[in-house]
Amino acid sequence: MYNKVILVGNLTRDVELKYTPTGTAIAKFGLATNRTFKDNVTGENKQEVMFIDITVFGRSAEIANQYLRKGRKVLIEGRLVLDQWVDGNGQKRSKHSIVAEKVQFMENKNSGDEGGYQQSTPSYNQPQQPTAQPQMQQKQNQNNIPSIDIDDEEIPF
Amino acid sequence: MYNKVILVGNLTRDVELKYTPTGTAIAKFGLATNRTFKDNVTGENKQEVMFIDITVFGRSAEIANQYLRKGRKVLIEGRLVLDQWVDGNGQKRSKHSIVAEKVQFMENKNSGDEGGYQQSTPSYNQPQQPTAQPQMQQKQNQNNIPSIDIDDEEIPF
Amino acid sequence: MYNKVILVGNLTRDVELKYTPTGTAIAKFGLATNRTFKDNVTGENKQEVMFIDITVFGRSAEIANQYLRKGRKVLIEGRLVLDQWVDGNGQKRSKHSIVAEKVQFMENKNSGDEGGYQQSTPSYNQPQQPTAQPQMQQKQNQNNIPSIDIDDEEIPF
Amino acid sequence: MYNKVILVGNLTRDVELKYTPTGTAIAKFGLATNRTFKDNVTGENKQEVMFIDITVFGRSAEIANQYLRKGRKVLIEGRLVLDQWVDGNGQKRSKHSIVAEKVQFMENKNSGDEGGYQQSTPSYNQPQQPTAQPQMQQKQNQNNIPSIDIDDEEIPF
DNA sequence: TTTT
DNA sequence: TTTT
Repeated sequence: MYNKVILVGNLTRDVELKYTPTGTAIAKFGLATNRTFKDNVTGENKQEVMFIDITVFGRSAEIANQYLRKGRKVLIEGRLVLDQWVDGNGQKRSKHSIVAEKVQFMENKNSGDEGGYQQSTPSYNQPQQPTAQPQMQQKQNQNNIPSIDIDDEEIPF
Repeated sequence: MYNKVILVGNLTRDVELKYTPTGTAIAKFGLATNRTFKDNVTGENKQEVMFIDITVFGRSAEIANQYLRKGRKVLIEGRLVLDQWVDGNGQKRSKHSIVAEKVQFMENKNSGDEGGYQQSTPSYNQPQQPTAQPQMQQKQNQNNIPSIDIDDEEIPF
Repeated sequence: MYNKVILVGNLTRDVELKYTPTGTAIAKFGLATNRTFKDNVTGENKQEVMFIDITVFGRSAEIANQYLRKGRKVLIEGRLVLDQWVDGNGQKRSKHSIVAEKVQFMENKNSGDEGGYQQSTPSYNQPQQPTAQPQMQQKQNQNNIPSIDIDDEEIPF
Repeated sequence: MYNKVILVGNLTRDVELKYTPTGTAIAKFGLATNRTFKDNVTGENKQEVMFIDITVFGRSAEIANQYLRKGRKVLIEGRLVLDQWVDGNGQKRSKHSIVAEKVQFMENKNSGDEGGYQQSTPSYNQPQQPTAQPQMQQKQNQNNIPSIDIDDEEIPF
């Protein structure tokens, strides 16, 4: 059964980083994704916002915590999850969120207020794989966008 | 801003079909998507379920209503939306759901109890597009899985 | 059978616009997508480029032609196709390309040489759909990224 | 830069398994994905086929080799790559293929000729992650479809 | 509220 | 080179 979500949006709050008792990092933040559309009756441009909470695990959580701030634009790839619990009044509650397997920073040059944000950092991309045929490599990446890929192995439960 | 969800799952209830005052069909149903994983501590196979509500508009809503039943397996492509409202006690409430732009029936031969489910129906696939080069077409599709693609134009608001 | 490709990349050449005898617009352009990765043996950052041709049909082809130029960054959603033909020497040839169903301009402010590129243009987003519950709409979109969605109905063959 | 391909299709040949000098498994096979559509002029149902080569690395390559056979239906998630080389006549050649990061077997009960194909094998799903709230786990997975997720760490170059 |  |  396949479960894939791909979102581009802006962080609605700074990353919160925690650790599990076993030492796994867990980063959480909010994301807002806007959809602009033309109202078919009035003809006006309208906007609809979708807010959702994102969770990232492991080393990627630490990288997210290091590089992301409220307002930043990211591409998120992950899966939809439904958390279910019983609240204080004995009521069943549930809430959808996303467990991100990939967080990719979208360039957003000099748009934030954090000044010293360094985009040309070491890359966190997937390790490469061999290719059967020679690959003529092109010029170097100018605007290096760090990308986080989850190494599931580091999640110990 | 990009917002894409792709899910394979089973309907948790029959399709409910309604019409807006302007005549647009709206189909709603529930979907359950399972994820199986091995617990890293206990080593057991576990399963986690994600339930979510799906909405389909237009002619596709009518096709979904015609072909889908509780238990059926489908692939859904659409976007995440967040519905927000104020409940009877003046509390802000919100809930995620999916607006499906594509509903593709996954073959599930002789798995249901509804017997007469007819899979070899007219195709509702996307109209084709020209291809620059000749395409030698193959033999006819044997197990025709109807696929629903939304024609946004028929949604009048 | 599902066939979905989602790419973010840069145009490698300007859009070429043609019309079929029946009047359907066809836009073609090239796309380059870079992947940066760390070489596991040498530890160097490397880059691998994937080039592919993109075809867009209908009104979206005209919009792409109007707004896109070589170098622009776009998000493409579509399907992989394989064109097969016989070349002048009677050899079978084939080539993969993408038929784009959605082309979304990624903001790339003052990065091109075309100066007057106007991003705050009318939106070409999908028509909206009704939502069951009231949606408190937020502030207007500041940096309106036009998004092209294909209306298959206008493709007459 | 994002590069994602999701395909459902059938293997066009058995898996070929090789090992690199450093011991990394590499599985290769062909995939065919069909699209059915109604010809807008003639009204006929037509079919268009897209063939593409798939490469899988690491332990997943071995699992693919163990469970997949020509004709089997799979869901593939990965990225498009372009291999470029110079042929024997000094001509530049290139070819697109897919490096699969996930291979998910689609049930295809009693459709093959290989009889003893065993679907209820140990699961190769992603390791689980903690969830913030208690998750009432459901009954065990009945028709366990093995899913392969790549552990990039095992790819040594 | 839940499917396989 | 091709699968259902």
